[in-house]
Amino acid sequence: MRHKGVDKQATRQKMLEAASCCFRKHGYAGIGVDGLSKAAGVTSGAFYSHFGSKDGAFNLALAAGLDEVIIGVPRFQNEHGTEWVKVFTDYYLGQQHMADLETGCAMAALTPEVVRFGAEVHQAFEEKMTLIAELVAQGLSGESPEDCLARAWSMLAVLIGGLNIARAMQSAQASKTVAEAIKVAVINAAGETGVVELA
Amino acid sequence: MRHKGVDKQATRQKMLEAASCCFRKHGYAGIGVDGLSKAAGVTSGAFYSHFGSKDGAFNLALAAGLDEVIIGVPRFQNEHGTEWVKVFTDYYLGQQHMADLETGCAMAALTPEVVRFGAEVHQAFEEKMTLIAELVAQGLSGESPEDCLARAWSMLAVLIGGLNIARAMQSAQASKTVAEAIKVAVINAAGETGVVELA
DNA sequence: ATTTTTAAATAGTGATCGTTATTTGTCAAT
DNA sequence: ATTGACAAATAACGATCACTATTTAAAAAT
Repeated sequence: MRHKGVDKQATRQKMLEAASCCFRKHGYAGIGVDGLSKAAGVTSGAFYSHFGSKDGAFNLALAAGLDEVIIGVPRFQNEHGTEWVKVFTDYYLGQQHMADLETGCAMAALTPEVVRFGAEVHQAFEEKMTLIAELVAQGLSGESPEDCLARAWSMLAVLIGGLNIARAMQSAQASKTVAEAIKVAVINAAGETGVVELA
Repeated sequence: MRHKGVDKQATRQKMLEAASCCFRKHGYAGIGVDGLSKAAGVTSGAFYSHFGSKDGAFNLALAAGLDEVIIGVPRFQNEHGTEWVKVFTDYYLGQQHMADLETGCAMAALTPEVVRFGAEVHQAFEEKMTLIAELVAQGLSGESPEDCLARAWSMLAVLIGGLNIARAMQSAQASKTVAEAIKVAVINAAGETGVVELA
């Protein structure tokens, strides 16, 4: 039934956002189509009408999640100049983002899920992640473009790994210990540009 | 039926190894009790007789997986002296370990799963991971014990994050690009000790 | 030889899994 | 006013989910 005033696009957007949140929070296998639909306030009929399959929904949720990073990184760089690495890292390892698995960074939540998928998902991940690394590298000033790109990859790795470790800890103190160590490591990995005096 | 010559301990060990492999490969929600039992060559009756619940099996598999690291790190340190960081990193980001999700490092495969569990699993993870970081720190020579520990956490983070990113890539070339960048980052994170000329 | 113990198999529970087919109801065009 | 299109709901499919209760059979104790 086509409800009054509710158009297709809005429903689709609502469903995609729900899928993004649920896949990050529960993992691909940890949530079912019924759960994803319910979270969006629709039924499985609408789900399959829009996404075709559970895999299809994951593909879109992954792409949307990585696009958030692709949009977000340049924003940090533009708004904070050479200090952007420190600002970004403080946000990334901050208490708020650490506690927010649902809407937090898709790289941290979904990369381990991508590992278990097939070639198509790996391909989509590779393309988006490569772009992200290049965007990060553009915000660094190393000896060479290759050097900047290598630093970018290590920054991303320590951010993603660090966030997951910190999130898996039990005590807030242990999480903080890890987070603070990671913050220093990110600054060091970034190299000269973006380096700011450690408090 | 108590089969001839097969004792309880051997069956239990077989089941635990199967659970370890399956949880790493498929994730907690990606494999069922029947699948875990089948992988061990037993039925679900034996599974519940030994583990009580799926959660119980995960707890044991997680502990066993992290114990492998607790045993492995000192071995690398003893066998390779000050070069241990480079040797360990080459192994960790090597093609063989990268392709071996099933029996590869439990930290990389299970940390993202732990995030979704409750306090008890978080607590067990925190204790084992803290010990691992301390063991790693003992193999480093920094300005202070606190500095060594911080370096250890960043080493673990970049290793875990880097391995997951590399594993999620599609092309072997992209995986290698990431892996090589991570290797350099680990050496740098380790600090003076363990540093070896980059080839 | 008989009994006790128990590891493991078997059989079953209702619930949920991903997916397809059909129906419903509302909008736009006639 | 009637029809056609179609977004979304509903209903149903066999398969698998985590788990429990019961049975089977072999080893250990008597």
